Amino acid sequence: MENSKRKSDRKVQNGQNLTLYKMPKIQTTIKNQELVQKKREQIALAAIRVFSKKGFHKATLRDLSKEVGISHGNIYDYVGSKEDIFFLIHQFVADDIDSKLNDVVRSIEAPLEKLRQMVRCEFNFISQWEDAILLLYQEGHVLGKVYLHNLLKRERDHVSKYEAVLEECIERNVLRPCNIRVIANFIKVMIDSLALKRWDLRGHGSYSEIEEYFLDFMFNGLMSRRRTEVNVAD
Amino acid sequence: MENSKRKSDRKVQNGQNLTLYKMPKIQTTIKNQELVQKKREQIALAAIRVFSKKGFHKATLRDLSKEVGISHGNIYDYVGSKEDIFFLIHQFVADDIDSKLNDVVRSIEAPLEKLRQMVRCEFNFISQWEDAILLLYQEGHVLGKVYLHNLLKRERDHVSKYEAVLEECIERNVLRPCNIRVIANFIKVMIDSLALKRWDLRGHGSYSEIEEYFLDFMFNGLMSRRRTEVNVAD
Amino acid sequence: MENSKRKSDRKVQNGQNLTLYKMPKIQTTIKNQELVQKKREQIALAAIRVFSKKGFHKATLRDLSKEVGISHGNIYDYVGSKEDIFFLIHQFVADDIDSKLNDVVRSIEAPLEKLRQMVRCEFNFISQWEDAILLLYQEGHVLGKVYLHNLLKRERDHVSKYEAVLEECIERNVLRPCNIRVIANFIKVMIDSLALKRWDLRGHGSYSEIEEYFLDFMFNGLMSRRRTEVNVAD
Amino acid sequence: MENSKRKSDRKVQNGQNLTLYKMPKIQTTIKNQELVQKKREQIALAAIRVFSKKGFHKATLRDLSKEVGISHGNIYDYVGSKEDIFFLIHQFVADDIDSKLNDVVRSIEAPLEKLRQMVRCEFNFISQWEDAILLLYQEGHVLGKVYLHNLLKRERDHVSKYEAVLEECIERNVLRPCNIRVIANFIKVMIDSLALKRWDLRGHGSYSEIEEYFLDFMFNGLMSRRRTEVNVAD
DNA sequence: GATGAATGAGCATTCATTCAT
DNA sequence: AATGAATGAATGCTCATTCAT
Repeated sequence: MENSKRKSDRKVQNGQNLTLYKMPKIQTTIKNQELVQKKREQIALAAIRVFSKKGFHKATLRDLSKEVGISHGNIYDYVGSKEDIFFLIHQFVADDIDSKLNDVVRSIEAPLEKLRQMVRCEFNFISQWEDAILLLYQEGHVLGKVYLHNLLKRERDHVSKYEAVLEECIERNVLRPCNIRVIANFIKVMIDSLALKRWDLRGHGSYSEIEEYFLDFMFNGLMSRRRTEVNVAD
Repeated sequence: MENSKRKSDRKVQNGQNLTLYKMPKIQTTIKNQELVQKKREQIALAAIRVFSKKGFHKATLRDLSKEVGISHGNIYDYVGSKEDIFFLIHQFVADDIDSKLNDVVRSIEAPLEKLRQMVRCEFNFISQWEDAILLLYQEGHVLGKVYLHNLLKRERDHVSKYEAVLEECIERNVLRPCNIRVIANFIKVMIDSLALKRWDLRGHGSYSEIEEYFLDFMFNGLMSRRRTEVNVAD
Repeated sequence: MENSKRKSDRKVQNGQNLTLYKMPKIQTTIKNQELVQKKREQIALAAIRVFSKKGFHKATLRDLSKEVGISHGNIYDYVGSKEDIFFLIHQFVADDIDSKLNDVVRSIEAPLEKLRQMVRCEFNFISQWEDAILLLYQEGHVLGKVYLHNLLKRERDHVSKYEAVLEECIERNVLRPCNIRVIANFIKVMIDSLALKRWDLRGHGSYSEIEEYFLDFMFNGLMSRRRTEVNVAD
Repeated sequence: MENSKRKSDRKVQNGQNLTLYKMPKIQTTIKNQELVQKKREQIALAAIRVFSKKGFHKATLRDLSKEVGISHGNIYDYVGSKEDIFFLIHQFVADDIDSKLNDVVRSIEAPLEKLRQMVRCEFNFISQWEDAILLLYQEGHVLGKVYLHNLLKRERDHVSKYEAVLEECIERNVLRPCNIRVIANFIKVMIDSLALKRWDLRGHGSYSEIEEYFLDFMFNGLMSRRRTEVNVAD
């Protein structure tokens, strides 16, 4: 398809290649790059637990170092600041979902099915990382200018993946026209509601049930079909 | 209406009477209750500005007292702690939206229209208080156990207003059956997305346009009608 | 004397007016300016003691606050940083000697006597503030760019007072010509040697004796007169 | 000369033999003594650069190891502590000037000329090591008791070399009597002023010019000869 | 009631030093 | 001998909170 060179496609095709995001380099004094990779992952995972439990500000580096199992001094060999650690979490989560969504996007042709599988993929993702997702929503503002900009940019790219597939669906007439950007944001926030509202949803549906409710709601809305055809007002 | 004694109704009917929530009493050394009321409102409004700009933790009592225009010592005559001030914001916002939603609920009979007007009411509300809404989402976790419990309870009650009207709609067959609790949460989070996602939506639709997109999406979903009747898969 | 409007004179005549130095303003959160003045003096005096004893870096704010008798938090209401405290010492000492030297310069006409009295004045000053003088010499480099520049500028002005009087002496033919700047620095460093070398001089002359040795050495050098007239080499 | 067994003489005669100073032995885990010697010299020279630039406390072992070109772990194979490194600098500088001054003392008979050449020698020395000299003056206090004692002792011995030659001069009547200890300290501090005051002298005379000014000032003082004979007051 | 000076617990960060490899 | 990862004591600074005036 010759018109497939839309802007968003380029990102999709390079999905794995995260250097596209010109990610801010986090300081390290450690020379062994593999070790850096490995320890940073440990730090990020521990940080998700600790920050989720106590909040970014109330959690101390000592809490964190205890959770990671290394000294706090050593943590500073892998990151430059507490803020960096938060950004580490973001990178970790964003890289993961990026890669997973890109796999879906690449492997499925039919746009409606692609959309559906993207949603499934993301529900599945969130069910595993809800603490981290919630954390990023709630405490994202602790990030300084540069990191925040990067976070917002990646979130933008993330939503734009939905925009791209919505556009395809509409072009092919399988979905009716809409304000793509607004709808994509609606979709994203509803998916995220799994994390944002879990305290109110817990016990009212399994992840996969909620996923089905969502897909149904997204595609069909609330309206009874018959009445819809006749009159929206009651 | 004999079955109107549903749990949520009681609250609706007493909407204004917030003492039902057994609101934690905030400390004050001041006798004059009117003065307390007045100053607390000033403090809450200033706090929304200051906390929104710098974040709860980075904003200092000095920042706040400067914004309010009174000494920080004096602030402690009206509240017991910084946390109290955050809770003040919550009360202020929650009381306002409660009262407004209750007005809508009481004044409209037709359930579908009621739902529609509730959404309009809330969009309108959020457009005025988006800083505060965002703040409550992002920093709600700074609240201690008691306050947080109160906040979640009121949010629960808030969502339950949607649940009540959804139930009515379904009973009357104007909307098709669904998992009410889950759908109500979807609705709520999409409304809140106005605040949560404003950074990505700004410039892509006025508040009222987004409101219309939302109502349409909510009632009708994304699906083209024809194809919908035939086959959901593409 | 109409040509008395030399650059250095202007400073002499405004000696007391320290705003000429565009002194960097040190942060304070305290509104009562008199209190600021008073506490800063207490802090500076205590800091001289504490820094002299343990060195600037080894002395902690806790040590200092104990010596001042106020909490370390309170110290930070009067200064912005530990470095500021060092600068406070410099200001305190420099203001004092400035004012004293200016009094001498103003009150004495005969240039040779003026020079002599300046030296006496400064010896007397150093005998009282030798700890501080030594501190400023040894740890001046802890000051950042702005403060260090100010310190060096004031030291320059200080030395230039000697240059001015040397110039007068030479003009009036009471001293023989010399490289004024270099000689002024020699004079200054020898005076300061009272502080710099006290560990080696202690017990080998009272302050006033050393003062006399210095004046004699300064004016007459080491040479025996007779031989001088004949031949400098031996 | 039978009375040549003065205390200072013994040192002069053994000038090279520094073990006389009972130098504190610096720890090393390295067996090869030549290697120790060589690496310590590299470390000392790098340390002069690094400490001069950033100050002893602000300079880190990492900075230093980068400058030396070996790992900081390895530095600790040659010294026991950061303080040791400072002492290494002192040893390096003190050994050098000791040896050079001793050469002069030994090679010249005429006391006045000896004094003159000592001064020249030291000016020359300082012009090469001014960073180190300044460092030793400013940060000498970082040394602990034992090292500091050693430093002061060697400085004492250094000054005493001047005392010895002054004494000779006076005995031979080529200089007039004076308080030898005080005058020797004056001489030493003026020589050192080349380092201490270089920021103010730079651009106002070459090293050798300043050397001449100094010799002239030292021997002849400031006074015009004629007036001197008649009356010191103007 | 209001002010603002004072308190002190709390925390991120640094860096000399150690030691396994 | 050399490397560099790891340790943890130490400290400047912040800021919510108190309280004398």
